[in-house]
Amino acid sequence: MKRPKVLNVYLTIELVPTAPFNFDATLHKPDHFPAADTRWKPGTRWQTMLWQGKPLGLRFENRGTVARPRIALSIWSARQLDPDFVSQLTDEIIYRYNLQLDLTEFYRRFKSHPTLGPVLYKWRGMRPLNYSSLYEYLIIAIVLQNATVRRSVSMMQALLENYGTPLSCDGQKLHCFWEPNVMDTVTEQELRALKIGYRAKSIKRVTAAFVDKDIDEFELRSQSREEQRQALLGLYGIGPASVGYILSDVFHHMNELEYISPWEQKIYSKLFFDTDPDTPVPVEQLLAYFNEQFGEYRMLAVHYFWEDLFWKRKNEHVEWLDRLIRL
DNA sequence: CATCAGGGCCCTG
DNA sequence: CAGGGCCCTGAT
Repeated sequence: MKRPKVLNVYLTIELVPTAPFNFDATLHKPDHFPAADTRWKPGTRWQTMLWQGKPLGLRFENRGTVARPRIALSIWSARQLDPDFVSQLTDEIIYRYNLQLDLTEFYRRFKSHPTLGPVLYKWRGMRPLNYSSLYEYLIIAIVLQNATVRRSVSMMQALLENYGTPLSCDGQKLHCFWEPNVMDTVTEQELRALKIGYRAKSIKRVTAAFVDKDIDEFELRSQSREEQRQALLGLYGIGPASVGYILSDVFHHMNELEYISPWEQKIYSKLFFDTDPDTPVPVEQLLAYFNEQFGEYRMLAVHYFWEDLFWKRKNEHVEWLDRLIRL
Protein backbone atom coordinates (compact mmCIF):
# COMPACT_ATOMS: atom_id res chain seq x y z
CA MET A 1 0.00 0.00 0.00
CA LYS A 2 1.42 3.32 -1.09
CA ARG A 3 1.87 6.00 1.51
CA PRO A 4 -0.64 8.81 1.09
CA LYS A 5 0.46 12.08 -0.41
CA VAL A 6 -0.16 14.75 2.19
CA LEU A 7 -1.86 17.89 0.95
CA ASN A 8 -1.50 20.61 3.54
CA VAL A 9 -1.86 23.82 1.58
CA TYR A 10 -5.42 24.97 1.21
CA LEU A 11 -7.58 27.88 0.28
CA THR A 12 -11.31 28.46 0.48
CA ILE A 13 -13.49 30.19 -2.04
CA GLU A 14 -17.20 30.85 -2.18
CA LEU A 15 -19.40 29.48 -4.95
CA VAL A 16 -22.86 30.87 -5.59
CA PRO A 17 -25.04 28.43 -7.55
CA THR A 18 -28.18 29.56 -9.33
CA ALA A 19 -31.19 29.38 -7.00
CA PRO A 20 -32.92 27.22 -6.11
CA PHE A 21 -30.13 24.85 -5.18
CA ASN A 22 -30.48 21.72 -3.05
CA PHE A 23 -27.00 21.04 -1.68
CA ASP A 24 -27.35 17.47 -0.43
CA ALA A 25 -29.51 16.16 -3.25
CA THR A 26 -26.98 17.54 -5.73
CA LEU A 27 -23.75 16.72 -3.91
CA HIS A 28 -24.83 13.23 -2.99
CA LYS A 29 -26.53 10.66 -5.20
CA PRO A 30 -27.67 7.63 -3.20
CA ASP A 31 -27.92 5.55 -6.38
CA HIS A 32 -24.17 5.89 -7.03
CA PHE A 33 -22.03 3.10 -5.64
CA PRO A 34 -19.59 4.21 -2.93
CA ALA A 35 -16.03 4.80 -4.17
CA ALA A 36 -12.75 5.64 -2.47
CA ASP A 37 -12.41 9.02 -4.18
CA THR A 38 -15.33 10.62 -2.39
CA ARG A 39 -17.17 10.87 0.92
CA TRP A 40 -20.36 12.57 1.98
CA LYS A 41 -22.23 13.54 5.10
CA PRO A 42 -25.15 15.96 5.23
CA GLY A 43 -23.85 19.42 4.36
CA THR A 44 -20.37 18.26 3.31
CA ARG A 45 -18.86 16.41 0.38
CA TRP A 46 -15.19 15.52 -0.02
CA GLN A 47 -13.93 14.70 -3.47
CA THR A 48 -10.51 14.14 -4.98
CA MET A 49 -9.78 15.70 -8.33
CA LEU A 50 -6.97 15.46 -10.83
CA TRP A 51 -6.74 18.78 -12.61
CA GLN A 52 -3.97 19.84 -14.99
CA GLY A 53 -1.77 17.11 -13.57
CA LYS A 54 -2.21 18.08 -9.91
CA PRO A 55 -3.98 15.80 -7.45
CA LEU A 56 -6.29 17.87 -5.27
CA GLY A 57 -8.63 17.39 -2.36
CA LEU A 58 -11.91 19.27 -2.46
CA ARG A 59 -14.36 19.93 0.33
CA PHE A 60 -17.78 21.37 -0.44
CA GLU A 61 -19.70 22.78 2.50
CA ASN A 62 -23.25 24.01 2.52
CA ARG A 63 -23.29 27.63 3.70
CA GLY A 64 -26.68 28.66 2.40
CA THR A 65 -30.26 27.62 1.84
CA VAL A 66 -32.22 26.33 -1.14
CA ALA A 67 -33.40 29.85 -1.90
CA ARG A 68 -30.09 31.60 -1.08
CA PRO A 69 -27.41 29.04 -1.90
CA ARG A 70 -23.77 29.43 -0.90
CA ILE A 71 -21.03 26.80 -1.06
CA ALA A 72 -17.69 27.10 0.71
CA LEU A 73 -15.24 25.21 -1.49
CA SER A 74 -11.89 24.38 0.10
CA ILE A 75 -9.10 23.16 -2.16
CA TRP A 76 -6.16 21.20 -0.73
CA SER A 77 -2.93 20.85 -2.69
CA ALA A 78 0.70 19.90 -2.20
CA ARG A 79 1.94 23.38 -3.06
CA GLN A 80 0.53 26.85 -3.33
CA LEU A 81 -1.74 27.22 -6.38
CA ASP A 82 -1.50 30.24 -8.62
CA PRO A 83 -4.62 32.34 -9.27
CA ASP A 84 -4.96 31.29 -12.92
CA PHE A 85 -5.01 27.64 -11.93
CA VAL A 86 -7.62 28.28 -9.25
CA SER A 87 -9.73 30.30 -11.66
CA GLN A 88 -9.74 27.60 -14.33
CA LEU A 89 -10.35 24.92 -11.73
CA THR A 90 -13.32 26.86 -10.40
CA ASP A 91 -14.82 27.20 -13.88
CA GLU A 92 -14.42 23.48 -14.38
CA ILE A 93 -16.14 22.66 -11.09
CA ILE A 94 -19.02 25.02 -11.91
CA TYR A 95 -19.44 23.22 -15.22
CA ARG A 96 -19.17 19.69 -13.87
CA TYR A 97 -21.44 20.30 -10.90
CA ASN A 98 -24.03 22.07 -13.05
CA LEU A 99 -24.03 25.04 -10.68
CA GLN A 100 -25.40 27.43 -13.30
CA LEU A 101 -28.32 25.28 -14.34
CA ASP A 102 -31.52 27.29 -14.70
CA LEU A 103 -34.46 25.20 -13.51
CA THR A 104 -37.14 27.89 -13.58
CA GLU A 105 -38.78 26.88 -16.87
CA PHE A 106 -38.77 23.21 -15.89
CA TYR A 107 -40.43 23.98 -12.56
CA ARG A 108 -42.92 26.38 -14.14
CA ARG A 109 -44.07 23.73 -16.58
CA PHE A 110 -44.31 20.80 -14.21
CA LYS A 111 -45.07 22.20 -10.77
CA SER A 112 -48.72 21.14 -11.14
CA HIS A 113 -48.03 17.80 -12.80
CA PRO A 114 -49.95 15.16 -10.79
CA THR A 115 -46.97 12.88 -10.10
CA LEU A 116 -43.91 15.00 -10.84
CA GLY A 117 -45.18 18.14 -9.09
CA PRO A 118 -44.87 16.78 -5.53
CA VAL A 119 -41.41 15.33 -6.28
CA LEU A 120 -40.20 18.70 -7.59
CA TYR A 121 -41.48 20.36 -4.44
CA LYS A 122 -39.66 17.84 -2.26
CA TRP A 123 -36.33 18.04 -4.09
CA ARG A 124 -36.44 21.64 -5.21
CA GLY A 125 -33.02 22.70 -6.43
CA MET A 126 -31.64 19.20 -7.09
CA ARG A 127 -29.73 18.79 -10.34
CA PRO A 128 -28.03 16.01 -12.28
CA LEU A 129 -24.29 16.29 -12.69
CA ASN A 130 -21.03 14.40 -12.80
CA TYR A 131 -18.22 14.79 -10.31
CA SER A 132 -15.46 13.49 -12.57
CA SER A 133 -13.79 14.02 -15.90
CA LEU A 134 -15.12 12.29 -18.99
CA TYR A 135 -12.25 9.80 -18.87
CA GLU A 136 -12.99 8.94 -15.26
CA TYR A 137 -16.71 8.59 -15.95
CA LEU A 138 -15.94 6.19 -18.80
CA ILE A 139 -13.92 4.00 -16.44
CA ILE A 140 -16.79 3.97 -13.96
CA ALA A 141 -19.21 3.08 -16.77
CA ILE A 142 -17.01 0.15 -17.82
CA VAL A 143 -16.79 -1.11 -14.27
CA LEU A 144 -20.59 -1.04 -14.01
CA GLN A 145 -21.15 -3.24 -17.02
CA ASN A 146 -22.61 -6.67 -16.52
CA ALA A 147 -21.69 -6.78 -12.86
CA THR A 148 -23.50 -6.61 -9.54
CA VAL A 149 -23.00 -3.49 -7.45
CA ARG A 150 -20.75 -5.27 -5.00
CA ARG A 151 -18.47 -6.38 -7.77
CA SER A 152 -18.37 -2.92 -9.35
CA VAL A 153 -17.32 -1.51 -5.98
CA SER A 154 -14.48 -4.01 -5.58
CA MET A 155 -13.22 -3.50 -9.14
CA MET A 156 -13.16 0.27 -8.71
CA GLN A 157 -11.42 -0.09 -5.35
CA ALA A 158 -8.74 -2.34 -6.84
CA LEU A 159 -8.14 0.08 -9.71
CA LEU A 160 -7.87 3.12 -7.45
CA GLU A 161 -5.57 1.34 -5.01
CA ASN A 162 -3.25 0.12 -7.75
CA TYR A 163 -3.12 3.07 -10.12
CA GLY A 164 -4.58 6.02 -8.24
CA THR A 165 -2.82 8.32 -5.80
CA PRO A 166 -3.74 8.04 -2.12
CA LEU A 167 -4.24 11.52 -0.67
CA SER A 168 -4.48 12.77 2.86
CA CYS A 169 -6.08 16.09 3.68
CA ASP A 170 -8.65 17.56 6.05
CA GLY A 171 -8.47 14.38 8.13
CA GLN A 172 -9.64 12.30 5.15
CA LYS A 173 -7.79 9.57 3.30
CA LEU A 174 -9.10 9.28 -0.25
CA HIS A 175 -7.75 8.02 -3.55
CA CYS A 176 -7.32 10.27 -6.54
CA PHE A 177 -7.80 8.97 -10.10
CA TRP A 178 -4.82 8.17 -12.31
CA GLU A 179 -3.73 9.99 -15.46
CA PRO A 180 -4.46 8.13 -18.70
CA ASN A 181 -0.66 8.03 -19.23
CA VAL A 182 -0.27 5.92 -16.10
CA MET A 183 -2.88 3.38 -17.17
CA ASP A 184 -1.42 3.31 -20.67
CA THR A 185 1.75 1.59 -19.41
CA VAL A 186 -0.18 -1.16 -17.61
CA THR A 187 -0.60 -4.45 -19.43
CA GLU A 188 -3.96 -6.07 -19.97
CA GLN A 189 -2.71 -9.14 -18.11
CA GLU A 190 -1.85 -7.04 -15.07
CA LEU A 191 -5.32 -5.51 -15.12
CA ARG A 192 -6.96 -8.89 -15.41
CA ALA A 193 -5.17 -9.97 -12.27
CA LEU A 194 -7.34 -7.43 -10.44
CA LYS A 195 -10.35 -9.58 -11.38
CA ILE A 196 -11.91 -7.06 -13.68
CA GLY A 197 -12.21 -9.69 -16.41
CA TYR A 198 -12.79 -8.74 -20.04
CA ARG A 199 -13.27 -5.10 -19.01
CA ALA A 200 -9.46 -4.85 -18.96
CA LYS A 201 -9.48 -4.62 -22.74
CA SER A 202 -12.06 -1.82 -22.71
CA ILE A 203 -10.11 0.16 -20.12
CA LYS A 204 -6.90 -0.20 -22.12
CA ARG A 205 -8.53 0.90 -25.37
CA VAL A 206 -10.46 3.81 -23.87
CA THR A 207 -7.26 4.94 -22.15
CA ALA A 208 -5.36 4.75 -25.45
CA ALA A 209 -7.99 6.95 -27.11
CA PHE A 210 -7.26 9.68 -24.55
CA VAL A 211 -3.48 9.28 -24.67
CA ASP A 212 -3.54 9.38 -28.48
CA LYS A 213 -5.88 12.38 -28.37
CA ASP A 214 -8.49 10.63 -30.48
CA ILE A 215 -11.01 12.07 -28.07
CA ASP A 216 -10.97 15.35 -26.17
CA GLU A 217 -13.52 16.22 -23.51
CA PHE A 218 -13.29 19.98 -24.01
CA GLU A 219 -13.68 19.77 -27.78
CA LEU A 220 -16.67 17.50 -27.36
CA ARG A 221 -18.40 20.02 -25.11
CA SER A 222 -18.78 22.41 -28.03
CA GLN A 223 -20.15 19.75 -30.37
CA SER A 224 -23.71 18.62 -30.94
CA ARG A 225 -25.30 15.84 -29.00
CA GLU A 226 -25.22 13.51 -31.99
CA GLU A 227 -21.55 14.23 -32.63
CA GLN A 228 -20.87 13.48 -28.99
CA ARG A 229 -22.89 10.27 -29.22
CA GLN A 230 -20.97 9.05 -32.26
CA ALA A 231 -17.60 9.86 -30.70
CA LEU A 232 -18.51 7.99 -27.52
CA LEU A 233 -20.00 4.96 -29.32
CA GLY A 234 -16.75 4.80 -31.27
CA LEU A 235 -14.89 3.93 -28.09
CA TYR A 236 -14.32 0.23 -27.60
CA GLY A 237 -16.47 -1.13 -24.79
CA ILE A 238 -18.79 1.86 -24.70
CA GLY A 239 -22.34 1.16 -25.86
CA PRO A 240 -25.77 2.78 -25.66
CA ALA A 241 -26.27 2.34 -21.91
CA SER A 242 -22.99 4.04 -21.00
CA VAL A 243 -23.48 6.74 -23.63
CA GLY A 244 -26.93 7.58 -22.28
CA TYR A 245 -25.51 8.24 -18.83
CA ILE A 246 -22.64 10.28 -20.23
CA LEU A 247 -24.76 12.49 -22.50
CA SER A 248 -27.01 13.41 -19.60
CA ASP A 249 -24.58 13.53 -16.67
CA VAL A 250 -21.36 14.68 -18.31
CA PHE A 251 -22.68 16.79 -21.17
CA HIS A 252 -25.87 17.92 -19.40
CA HIS A 253 -28.44 16.99 -22.04
CA MET A 254 -31.67 17.18 -20.06
CA ASN A 255 -33.70 15.39 -22.74
CA GLU A 256 -31.32 12.48 -23.35
CA LEU A 257 -33.33 9.33 -22.70
CA GLU A 258 -33.14 6.99 -25.66
CA TYR A 259 -32.18 3.75 -24.02
CA ILE A 260 -33.47 1.86 -20.99
CA SER A 261 -31.52 -1.15 -19.73
CA PRO A 262 -33.35 -4.21 -18.36
CA TRP A 263 -32.83 -3.43 -14.68
CA GLU A 264 -34.03 0.15 -15.16
CA GLN A 265 -37.00 -1.09 -17.16
CA LYS A 266 -38.14 -3.20 -14.20
CA ILE A 267 -37.80 -0.30 -11.79
CA TYR A 268 -39.57 2.19 -14.08
CA SER A 269 -42.37 -0.30 -14.67
CA LYS A 270 -43.02 -0.66 -10.97
CA LEU A 271 -42.54 3.05 -10.28
CA PHE A 272 -44.70 4.49 -13.05
CA PHE A 273 -47.16 1.67 -13.78
CA ASP A 274 -47.01 -0.42 -10.62
CA THR A 275 -46.50 -3.61 -12.62
CA ASP A 276 -44.86 -6.79 -11.46
CA PRO A 277 -41.09 -6.70 -12.20
CA ASP A 278 -41.41 -10.12 -13.86
CA THR A 279 -43.75 -8.66 -16.49
CA PRO A 280 -42.31 -5.20 -17.08
CA VAL A 281 -43.75 -2.59 -19.42
CA PRO A 282 -42.04 -2.73 -22.85
CA VAL A 283 -39.19 -0.24 -23.24
CA GLU A 284 -40.85 1.41 -26.25
CA GLN A 285 -43.93 2.09 -24.17
CA LEU A 286 -41.89 3.55 -21.30
CA LEU A 287 -40.00 5.84 -23.68
CA ALA A 288 -43.21 6.97 -25.32
CA TYR A 289 -44.71 7.71 -21.91
CA PHE A 290 -41.72 9.79 -20.77
CA ASN A 291 -41.68 11.65 -24.04
CA GLU A 292 -45.37 12.41 -23.96
CA GLN A 293 -45.39 13.44 -20.29
CA PHE A 294 -42.12 15.34 -20.01
CA GLY A 295 -41.00 16.13 -23.56
CA GLU A 296 -37.72 18.02 -23.72
CA TYR A 297 -37.26 17.56 -19.98
CA ARG A 298 -37.73 13.80 -19.89
CA MET A 299 -34.30 12.94 -18.54
CA LEU A 300 -34.46 15.65 -15.90
CA ALA A 301 -37.94 14.58 -14.87
CA VAL A 302 -36.99 10.91 -14.60
CA HIS A 303 -33.89 11.91 -12.62
CA TYR A 304 -36.16 13.49 -9.99
CA PHE A 305 -38.27 10.34 -9.67
CA TRP A 306 -35.21 8.12 -9.64
CA GLU A 307 -33.34 10.06 -6.96
CA ASP A 308 -36.50 10.35 -4.88
CA LEU A 309 -36.77 6.57 -4.95
CA PHE A 310 -33.13 6.02 -3.92
CA TRP A 311 -33.34 8.59 -1.11
CA LYS A 312 -36.36 6.66 0.14
CA ARG A 313 -34.36 3.48 -0.02
CA LYS A 314 -31.53 5.11 1.93
CA ASN A 315 -33.75 6.63 4.62
CA GLU A 316 -36.57 4.16 4.98
CA HIS A 317 -36.65 0.88 3.12
CA VAL A 318 -38.22 -0.07 -0.16
CA GLU A 319 -38.94 -3.77 -0.15
CA TRP A 320 -39.54 -4.29 -3.88
CA LEU A 321 -36.48 -2.24 -4.86
CA ASP A 322 -34.08 -4.31 -2.81
CA ARG A 323 -35.07 -7.35 -4.84
CA LEU A 324 -34.25 -5.54 -8.07
CA ILE A 325 -30.86 -4.29 -6.94
CA ARG A 326 -28.52 -7.18 -6.49
CA LEU A 327 -25.87 -6.16 -4.03
C1' DC B 1 -21.73 -29.80 -7.02
C1' DA B 2 -23.39 -27.15 -11.38
C1' DT B 3 -25.75 -23.39 -13.32
C1' DC B 4 -26.92 -18.68 -13.95
C1' DA B 5 -27.55 -13.77 -14.21
C1' DG B 6 -25.72 -9.49 -13.03
C1' DG B 7 -26.61 -1.49 -13.30
C1' DG B 8 -23.44 -4.40 -21.48
C1' DC B 9 -21.00 -4.73 -25.36
C1' DC B 10 -18.66 -6.88 -29.27
C1' DC B 11 -18.71 -9.93 -32.88
C1' DT B 12 -20.60 -13.21 -35.90
C1' DG B 13 -23.87 -15.27 -39.08
C1' DC C 1 -31.02 -7.99 -35.98
C1' DA C 2 -30.64 -12.06 -32.87
C1' DG C 3 -27.82 -14.57 -30.02
C1' DG C 4 -23.53 -16.44 -28.07
C1' DG C 5 -19.50 -15.35 -25.40
C1' DC C 6 -17.07 -12.86 -22.08
C1' DC C 7 -14.37 -12.46 -16.38
C1' DC C 8 -15.89 -13.22 -12.01
C1' DT C 9 -19.06 -13.76 -7.97
C1' DG C 10 -22.66 -14.98 -5.03
C1' DA C 11 -27.33 -16.85 -5.15
C1' DT C 12 -29.95 -20.87 -5.98
